[in-house]
Amino acid sequence: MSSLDFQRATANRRRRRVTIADVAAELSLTKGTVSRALNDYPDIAPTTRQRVRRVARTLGYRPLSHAQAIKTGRARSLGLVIQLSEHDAHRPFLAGFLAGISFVASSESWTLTVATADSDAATLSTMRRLIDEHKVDGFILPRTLIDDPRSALLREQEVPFVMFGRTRDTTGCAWYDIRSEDSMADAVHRLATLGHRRIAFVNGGARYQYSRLRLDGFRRGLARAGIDEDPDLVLSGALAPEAGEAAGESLLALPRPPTAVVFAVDSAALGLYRAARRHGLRIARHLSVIGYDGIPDGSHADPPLSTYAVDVRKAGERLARMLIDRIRGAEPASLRETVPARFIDRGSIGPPELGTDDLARLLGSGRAIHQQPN
Amino acid sequence: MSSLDFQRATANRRRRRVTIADVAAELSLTKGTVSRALNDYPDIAPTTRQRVRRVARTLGYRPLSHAQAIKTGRARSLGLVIQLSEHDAHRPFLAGFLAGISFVASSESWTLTVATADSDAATLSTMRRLIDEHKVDGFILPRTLIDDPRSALLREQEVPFVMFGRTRDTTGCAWYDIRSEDSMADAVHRLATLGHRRIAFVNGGARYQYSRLRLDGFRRGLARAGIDEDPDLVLSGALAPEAGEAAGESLLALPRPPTAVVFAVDSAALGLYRAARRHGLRIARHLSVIGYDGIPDGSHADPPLSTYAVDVRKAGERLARMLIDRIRGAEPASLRETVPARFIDRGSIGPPELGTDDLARLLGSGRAIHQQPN
DNA sequence: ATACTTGCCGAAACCGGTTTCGGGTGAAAC
DNA sequence: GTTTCACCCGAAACCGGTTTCGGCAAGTAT
Repeated sequence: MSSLDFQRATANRRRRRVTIADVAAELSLTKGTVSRALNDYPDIAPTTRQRVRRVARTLGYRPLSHAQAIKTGRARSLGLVIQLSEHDAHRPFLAGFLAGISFVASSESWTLTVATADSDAATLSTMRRLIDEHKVDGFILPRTLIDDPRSALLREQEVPFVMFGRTRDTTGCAWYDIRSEDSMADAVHRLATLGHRRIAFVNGGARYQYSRLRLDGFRRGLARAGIDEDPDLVLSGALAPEAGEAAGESLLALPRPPTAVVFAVDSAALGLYRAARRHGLRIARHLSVIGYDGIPDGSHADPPLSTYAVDVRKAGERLARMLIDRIRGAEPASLRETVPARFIDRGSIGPPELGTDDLARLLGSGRAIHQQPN
Repeated sequence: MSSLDFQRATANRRRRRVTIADVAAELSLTKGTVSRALNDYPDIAPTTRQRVRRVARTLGYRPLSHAQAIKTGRARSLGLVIQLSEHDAHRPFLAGFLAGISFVASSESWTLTVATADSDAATLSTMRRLIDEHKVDGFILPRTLIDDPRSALLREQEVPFVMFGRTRDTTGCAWYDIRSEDSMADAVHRLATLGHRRIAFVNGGARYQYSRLRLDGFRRGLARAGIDEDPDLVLSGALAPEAGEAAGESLLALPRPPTAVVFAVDSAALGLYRAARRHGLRIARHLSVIGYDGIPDGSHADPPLSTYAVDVRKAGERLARMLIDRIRGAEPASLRETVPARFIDRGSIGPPELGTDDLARLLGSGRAIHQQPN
C-alpha cells in the first residue's frame, strides 16, 4: 500500500501520467498481462483480471488513446464534416445535433472531431485528410444527397460511416432518418380535413434526398384526399426565408392562389409570413401554413408556425451509437432506422375563411392599393 | 524509380499507409535521419533534407499523428467544450465559430475536437478527460465568466488555452474579444443624438464578464450624453426572447417608461418586439431598440433590428491561430487582442415621436383597452 | 508413473514515429 | 603528417500501449 501511495504521489508531483507499466509494477506483473486483463482476453485468470482492474482504478490509470491507436488503428474518434455554404438551414440544429453525438461519444470515452467545408470538393478532401492521418474511425454524414459522393469515397476507402438521411444507392449504407415524407402526407391530410382544396407545396433543395421523399409524401397526401395535383402549386428550391418569400409571392400571384401552403423547410415557411403581411393577409385565417423542422424561430413568429418537430439531439445520439457499432464490426444493413416527426400545432393553420376566388379578388385589390403608394 | 512505383502500387493495393520506414528504405537512409530531415534538425545536410522532402512528397507520406503524439505529447488537436444548458444564445453563432476554428486548424493539419456539456461541472470533467487522454493540446474557452473555473483548471494542469472574452484574473491568459462595451456606449450616444433622454438598458447573464463590461459601457454612454442613470431603467438577466419580453413589459409598466432600450443581447431584444406589439407600440416610432450580436433573426424582424454585428467566423480563426501559437510556446501576454463590433442600422431606432409622459398615457389607455377583453 | 492437455502468464516483438548518442569522414589547424 | 573539430548520419533506445509466442505448472488421460 505504501508503494501504491508512493506511485500516486509521484504521478501527481511530477505530473506524469500513470502508464500501464506503473500498474504492472504495482502488481508485479508485465505490461502485456495487464493489457490483456483490461481488454478481456480469455487467457487471463478471473482473479487476476479483477486485481488488475482494481489497481488500475485506484491508480487512476487511463490508457493513452494514441498509444493504443498506433497498434490497433483505432483513434476512438467520430468524424463529422459540416458543409456550410449554400444555405444555413441546418444551423439551428447544429448545437443539439452535436450535443447528441458528443453525449454518446463521451459515454464510451470516444471523442468527436469536427471540421467544416464550403464545397463538395472541400468536404471530400477534408475527409480524405482525416482518413489519411487516421484521425477518425468513421464518419457521420449529415444532409445526404440523392447521389452522395461522400459514400462513394468511404466505401472505396473502406471507412465506416452512417448517414443522417437516406440516399439512392443503399449498398453498404447504415442510416438514421426521420420519415418526413409521412409528415408531408399528414400535413396535406390535415389541411384537406379542414376544408382546403388548393394546397401548395414548396420544396427544399433538389439535390437532397429528403426533397424527393417529401414531394412523394405530399403527392401521397393529395391522392388520399382525392385532390388532383396542380403543377402551378408545386415549387422547390426554398431553403431560407428569402426564397420562401419569393415562392410565396409567386403563389399569391396565381389566378387561383392556394388557401394553404405546405413547406418542406421551416425557415422558408417564415418567408411566406412576410409575403402574406405585405399583401394584408392573415396567416391561418386567409392562408394556412405548415412547415417542417421545428426550428425555434417558428414559435416566435406571429402566429407561431405549425410544424413537424425533429428531435435532432436524439438523432445525434442514435447516429453516434450506430457509428460506434459499425466501427466495431456490425453489419450496415442491421443499422437502419427511421422514426416519425412530431406534429406541433401552434396555430398557423385553420379552416379556409375565403375560397381561392375570393382570395384572388382580395389580393387583386390589395395589390392595386399597395402599388399606388409606391 | 521502379522501386518507387512499386512502393506506391503496394501501398495502394494493400491499403497500407506509407510509413517513415518506406521513405527511409527508398532513400537508403534510416528512419531517424528521415525524421530529423522532415523536422528541420540542424544536423542534416541541406541536400539530404531536400531529397527526403521530395521523396516523401512523391510517395505521399504523411506522418501518423498518433505515432508522433506518443513521443512528443502533441495530439495536433484543438479542444472546444460547448456548454448548452441555460440558454441558447450562442447557437446562432456556433456554425460560423466552428468554421473559423476549423479553417485555421485544417490549414495547419490540426483538428478540432468538440464536446458538449450541460453544466459547469460537466464541462470541467469533460475537459479533464480530454486532458488525461491527451486528446487535445489546448482549449478555446467560449463564453468567459467573470470568475471562470475553467481557467483555474487549465492553469493548474498547465494546459494552454485562449479565451473568447476577457475575465477578471488575467494571469496567464490569452484572449480575443469584441469591445462590446464600446458598442454599448456608442448605442447610448446614437440614441441621445436622436433626442432620447430616457434610455433603458437590459443586460445579459450576471456571471458573464461581458455583462459587466457592457453595463460599464452603457454608463459611459450616459455620462457622455450628460444623462443621470435611473436605476429603474437598468435590468439584467435577459438572454432569450422570453426574458427580453418580460423585461420589456416591466419597463413599459413604469410611470415614466423609456423611449429607447439598449439590449446587451439580440435575442432578448426580439422579445421586446412582442411586448411592444401587444401594447400597440411601433418599434422605432414609439420605441427605439438597439441590440447586440448581429444574429440573422434580427434582420427578419419587423422592423429589422439595429444591432452591432460580431464576426464570429473571424473570431474563431483568430482564436485558433492564437491557440496554436500558444501551444507552440508563445507567451500568453503577447496573445491578447480586442476588436470593435460593427454597427448595422436596420431601422429599429429613430427620433422619439412621443415623450415619456405621452408614452405613459398611451400605454395607460392601451392597457385599459387591452385588459377589458380578458 | 508418464504423456498430453489446459490454463495462465512472462518475454519479446511490434506499431510508427522521435530523440539521444556516438562514430566515421573530410577539411582545417598545428 | 598528425591532431582537431565540425559536419552528417547510423544505431539504438524510447514513447505507451497491443499482440504473438512459448513455457511452466497443474490437472487429466493413459
